[in-house]
Amino acid sequence: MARRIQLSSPSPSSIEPDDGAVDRILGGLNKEQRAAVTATDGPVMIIAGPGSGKTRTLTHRIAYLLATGKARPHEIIALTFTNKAAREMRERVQRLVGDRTRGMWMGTFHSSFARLLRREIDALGYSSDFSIYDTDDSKKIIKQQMNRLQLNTDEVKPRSVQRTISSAKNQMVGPNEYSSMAHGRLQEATAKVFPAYEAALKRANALDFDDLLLKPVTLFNQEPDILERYQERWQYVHIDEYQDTNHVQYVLAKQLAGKHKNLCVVGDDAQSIYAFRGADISNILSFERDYPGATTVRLERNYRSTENILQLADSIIDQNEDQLEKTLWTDNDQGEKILLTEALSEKDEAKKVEQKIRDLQLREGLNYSDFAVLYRTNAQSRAIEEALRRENVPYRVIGGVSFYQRKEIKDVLAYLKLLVNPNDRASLERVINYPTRGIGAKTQERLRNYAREQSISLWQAVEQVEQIDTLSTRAQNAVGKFRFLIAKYMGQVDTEPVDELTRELIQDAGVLSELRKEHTRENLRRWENVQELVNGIAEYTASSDNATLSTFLQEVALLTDLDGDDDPDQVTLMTLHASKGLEYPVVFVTGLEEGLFPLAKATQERTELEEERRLFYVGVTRAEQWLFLSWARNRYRYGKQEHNTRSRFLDEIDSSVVSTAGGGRLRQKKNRFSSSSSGGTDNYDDMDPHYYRQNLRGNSSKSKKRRTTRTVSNSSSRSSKNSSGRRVVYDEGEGAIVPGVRVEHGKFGEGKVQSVEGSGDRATAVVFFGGDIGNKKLKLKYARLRVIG
DNA sequence: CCCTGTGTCGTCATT
DNA sequence: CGACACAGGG
Repeated sequence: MARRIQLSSPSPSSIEPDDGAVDRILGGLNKEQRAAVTATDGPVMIIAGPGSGKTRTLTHRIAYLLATGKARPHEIIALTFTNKAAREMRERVQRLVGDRTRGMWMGTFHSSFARLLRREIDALGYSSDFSIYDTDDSKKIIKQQMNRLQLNTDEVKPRSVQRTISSAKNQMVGPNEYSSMAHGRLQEATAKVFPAYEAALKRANALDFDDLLLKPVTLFNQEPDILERYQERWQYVHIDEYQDTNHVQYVLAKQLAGKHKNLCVVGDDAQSIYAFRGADISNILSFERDYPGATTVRLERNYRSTENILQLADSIIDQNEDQLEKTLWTDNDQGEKILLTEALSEKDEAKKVEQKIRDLQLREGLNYSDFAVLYRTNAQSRAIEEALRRENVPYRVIGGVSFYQRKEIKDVLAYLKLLVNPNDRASLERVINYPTRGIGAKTQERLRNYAREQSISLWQAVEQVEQIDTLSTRAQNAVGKFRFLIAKYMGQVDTEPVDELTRELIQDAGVLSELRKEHTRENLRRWENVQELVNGIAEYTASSDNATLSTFLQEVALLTDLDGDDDPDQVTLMTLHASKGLEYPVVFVTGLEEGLFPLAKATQERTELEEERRLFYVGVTRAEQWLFLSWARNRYRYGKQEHNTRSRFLDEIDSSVVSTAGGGRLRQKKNRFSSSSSGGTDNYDDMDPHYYRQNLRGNSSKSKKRRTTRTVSNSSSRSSKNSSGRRVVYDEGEGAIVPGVRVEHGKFGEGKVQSVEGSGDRATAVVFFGGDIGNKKLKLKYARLRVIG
């Protein structure tokens, strides 16, 4: 993970042109691409279809600036949307101009501006050690604030409020402005929470994802000097995937390029698939109006796909009303027809995909890494994974639950965040009783109350726990021990090497022993993940002198996954969204069913349906040689079997380039979903989850009860197997409770002690009772066991 | 105070 | 199905 974290180093002083490199850079480009690369004065917009060398053009432009000496590395900033795109772009530029790239800023919007804030945020009254809150942290804070404001979290869900606040921030609507225009239950609740949420973040010295973009705008507005410094510094601003910028990003671009106007953006309106998170397609549609005198270059030649694939893609996007004029063409071969497969179930679909992969791999001599399987939702990966695993086809899944979102990783990171930023309340609450150390919900509530009454932070309340008289001595002691633990390592943050500090801390805090307590596969994996994190920290801190724990935590908050081994021979599984910008010789687009793709929710509004369609377009244009489409008649969703009809998209496509698995041609229904209102209702009931829930509610509870009875005995017998712990004597006066002795219990009768764990109040014993009771885990403090022999 | 079992609920895509 | 909240017993 450390590899991708780049820190600035001084640019080389020499900016002599490198003519050889310039030739190399312009050499492989077509006329249009070359025009885009060399138009270095003034705003440029590159409108480009899929497979047209979009990113290539951008990287060559940057390399061109460097090679000609028009710009020094630190005068360039390039912004992308994913870490992967940034990394690839940097590698490509490096390949072209070598270490002339040092000092160049190239990264995602979020990480670039987090980095900027680290340097400048004290002007806004934050400290540079700010924590970055992810969506879960934000949700937690919002929920707390809602409780405080006595808003009913059943009526209005914290998650909805969080989304609403987030989109307000993305449109640069502040709490005040928001409350004046709020109407409806959700918006009114949001209006109340919004200011409280902002205040809570401020108190915690924390920024959420949206703040990472919003605060720089505020900063630039508030401190024109700072803005001018950066405008001066970055002579050249580049933005990839411009169609996905939201309003804040748009404003930031405008601010940064405000002086030199050397803004170069690349985008394809037909690939805009992030409107749901505030991407504003009008940013690209109105570029020429916003930047008068802009050079617009259209890249319409496709180098990637076969004629057939392109024709199919064309027939998809033609259905959309909103789009810029653009005609894609290619010189590539016609290629094979696109194969459409109808499957009985998602298992059947997965099997057919797997068979096709092995078949093609053998017949065409392809590598596994030449294949990509795409789907609409992450949950769909499961069936595919199972099928591939069964036949030992190597694969990797992109996205899903990423490394940094794993609980065990977030726990360790929370400890570290707390050390750096003790005001970070979300992190404090996360770890204060993990692993359990006797600071339960009640104690925490009392701490919170005290903090509020005294207007101090929660950590300060922890620091002065002895003064909190609502707490029992026992609770005070527990909190005191925790305070000692944290304070000890806080003192070492600046002196001790970070990886060693982390290792000692998680040992000391009991995180490691917590993970090793039960030897399950899951725990072993968690333990390994934590070790991996520590390794990552070591690697990171070794990479540079400026790499502190604080910067590590900020960088890591913005990464979604480990930087995997780049190119092992594996099939790639990912969502359609994640596939943007990538290409593969063979692509499967799966799950083409009404209700799934397009999603049922997206079929009401034309704009949403068009976004789904663009997503389909993105998917099929990833393919170079072979493209497979499939759908399944039956599919498990929400734990229930669902019957589906095939996607309307399949009725829209150009059937002349499609063949079906049976060998026949694709028979399409025209105008299945006419634009008139109640078009699709006849099979709507089939796919609406609420319909199911209502109908199934009747007998579900009964069957569940029966199932749980069995679970009880299962789980207690499992715990007996695992409790091979140390033998701890618990003296109840009448005799020691140790493994082997016979005891009597008020309810369960006579039994035999199997094992004992823990000590003092926390001691527990596993006792085997006769009959159908079996093993029971008993807390000695409550169970009042009497030793009888 | 902590754990376990039981019931509920929602589900998309990302930094 | 799986994540989560909550109640109640240990």
